[in-house]
Amino acid sequence: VSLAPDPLHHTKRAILDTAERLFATHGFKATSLRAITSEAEANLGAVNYHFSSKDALILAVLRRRMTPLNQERIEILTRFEQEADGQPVAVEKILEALFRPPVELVARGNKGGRYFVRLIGQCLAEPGAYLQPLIQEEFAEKNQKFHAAMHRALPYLSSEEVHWRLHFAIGVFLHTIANADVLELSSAGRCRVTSVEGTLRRMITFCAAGFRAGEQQGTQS
Amino acid sequence: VSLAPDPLHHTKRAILDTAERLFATHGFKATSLRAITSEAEANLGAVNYHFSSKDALILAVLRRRMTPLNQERIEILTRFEQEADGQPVAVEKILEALFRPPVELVARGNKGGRYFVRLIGQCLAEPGAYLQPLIQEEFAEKNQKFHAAMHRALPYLSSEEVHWRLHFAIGVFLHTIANADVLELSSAGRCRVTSVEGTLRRMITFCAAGFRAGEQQGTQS
DNA sequence: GTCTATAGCATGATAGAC
DNA sequence: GTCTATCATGCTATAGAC
Repeated sequence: VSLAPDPLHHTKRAILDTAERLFATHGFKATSLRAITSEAEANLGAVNYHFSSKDALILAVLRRRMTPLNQERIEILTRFEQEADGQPVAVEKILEALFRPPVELVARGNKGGRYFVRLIGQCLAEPGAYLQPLIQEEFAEKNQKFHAAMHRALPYLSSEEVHWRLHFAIGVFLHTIANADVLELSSAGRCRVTSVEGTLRRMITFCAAGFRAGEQQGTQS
Repeated sequence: VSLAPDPLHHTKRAILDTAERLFATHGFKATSLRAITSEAEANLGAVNYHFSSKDALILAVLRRRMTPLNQERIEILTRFEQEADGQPVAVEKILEALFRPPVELVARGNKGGRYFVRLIGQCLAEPGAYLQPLIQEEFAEKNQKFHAAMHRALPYLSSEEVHWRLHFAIGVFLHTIANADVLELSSAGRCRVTSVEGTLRRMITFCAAGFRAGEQQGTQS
């Protein structure tokens, strides 16, 4: 996941980085422009010059990571589909294409990847909903492609059921990454989301089994 | 899930109800005391009289639902354990004890149950973290009991792995309930979280299979 | 492009009459 | 317990010097 290719102004980039971190750490409304600009060693006026309002700033923060992230997911899935050569892609592979980019973004840890995923969770939970439309728009293609792939892999599931289970899988992934500290606390420090491969394997194992459950649909009431 | 038994003052209760709704709808920091008191038809001073600060108000809002909800979960699990008469409780039953109280709270829909679950998601995602300790404290007993039950049901899983998968299951449940509208959007309105039993069955089927996955641990890289 | 200063407003909390 | 009035503070956004 590479960031925008433009040679971003130093201050503009610093503001984006700092805003990402502070938004994720303290919440959107709770983060003042003053806090951002002072930590970014920029001027208070700069944020209204480069972006034009606080609302536009958070959209910029989100878009910067979200777009390349979803592109990467789709690229991986497409590669798997080419390798499969007409056959359906295995459930595990589809899940890997879905999970790996964000997990690596978080684990790579350089700068604010970690903060970004927290932000996504916040955007869904926090309503404000200035950004809910953006999210929908930005995720539409990804959702459609992954639904199609999963439906092909599990043709005995109804389309609705695939939607439900994709929703479940997203829940697994979001809560695991965004609230990793809760896991660490409730396990008294014994479980940590440090290893990319370990975390991926655990999530994929869990979700793949979930997707394959009840092959003839609804055995238990 | 019954609320506090005290004959709550009318205004105090109205403030709690309204605050719950507004906090969940617009976020904590974004909701002003003025908005709460005006909608609750109470006085601005009342919130500082009954609770003593805005921070204390949100704690009160959370505690009011969280405590009875976790009690109910533990009661159901305990009942299942008595019925099992020494045998381990089935994975599906444990998950039902975990999921049913909040799902019913949401679906029952009278007043603010729906809002409450959104709040929980927000509390985890939103950091502020005045309430992260409260959450830990309030959930400690629940976490420990459900971990023990699940470990008994799936003795071939390591204790760590049980922690991970419980974390995954919570993710499924939280995202399903709190962000039900995302599911509705991405499925073009074909999936809705209306039926309690339907939602429960789907979540339990998915998670039970996830818990039972890879009985000898980690077959795939 | 960057910075300072400030306008204009909303907020949380309090003091004191009733 | 309830209400009004008010304080002090913090905020976003803008105008204008450099």
